[in-house]
Amino acid sequence: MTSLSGIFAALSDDTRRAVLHQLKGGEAKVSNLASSFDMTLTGVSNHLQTLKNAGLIEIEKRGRTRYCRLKPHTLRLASNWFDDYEAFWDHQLDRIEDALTADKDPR
Amino acid sequence: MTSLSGIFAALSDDTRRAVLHQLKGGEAKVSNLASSFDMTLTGVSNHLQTLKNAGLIEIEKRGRTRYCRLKPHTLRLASNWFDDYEAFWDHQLDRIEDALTADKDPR
DNA sequence: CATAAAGTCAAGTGATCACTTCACTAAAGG
DNA sequence: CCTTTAGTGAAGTGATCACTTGACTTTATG
Repeated sequence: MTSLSGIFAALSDDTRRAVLHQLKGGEAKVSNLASSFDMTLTGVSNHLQTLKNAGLIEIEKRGRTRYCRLKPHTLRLASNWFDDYEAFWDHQLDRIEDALTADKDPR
Repeated sequence: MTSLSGIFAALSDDTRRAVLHQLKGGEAKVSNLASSFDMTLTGVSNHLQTLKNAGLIEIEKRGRTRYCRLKPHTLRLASNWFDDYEAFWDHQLDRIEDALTADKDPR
């Protein structure tokens, strides 16, 4: 389940975005991540499963601890969705510029 | 309610992303958008309210019809959230290169 | 071996979601 | 004025969500 809908749904939660933010600093233990939040370990674990299902992180077990790591590829995939719109908003700016130009020099 | 969470939540639905896609072609009537989906007009109207609350579109009433338009600024806001991670995923590529080099010449 | 540490799993709860139907308002057109 | 068109509002339903507690599994440590 690495659909766009799944990715955006995973990103639509403050806790989960905060986890991703923390993982920018490198891999982290589940319990370590959990200590940042006012929530049970189980609660955080649920969020991590959501992120994993969305393909945004991977969880590796070493000994009795789990280490979480970002999967940048999926982030990129989501980010790419906006590319089409970038073109659009540049267009908008152009039109605003055109309008300003037209106002300044209306002949 | 133009929070990142609200924006991503709004984007986490196929129907709503399809609406945004259609609006890239310019403004459109509610009923016009609705005709594309196998759903009641009320259903589509709900989705449009969600997009509006997220700040992703605006709805203007002219006569008895409503016209929907993209709000590129909000799209951009969401897009910008990924910028931090772009730096990270470039970094990852570097580390992979480093690892490859290390493997080749490990002494 | 006994205990602690790291975490998941299962089940339950209240909230929110997507979608529907039915009733309603507001603007045009005959 | 009467009807149609365009759409929203309210209420209800089944599904999913965020979070909890309590029991369980696995690995390390005294």
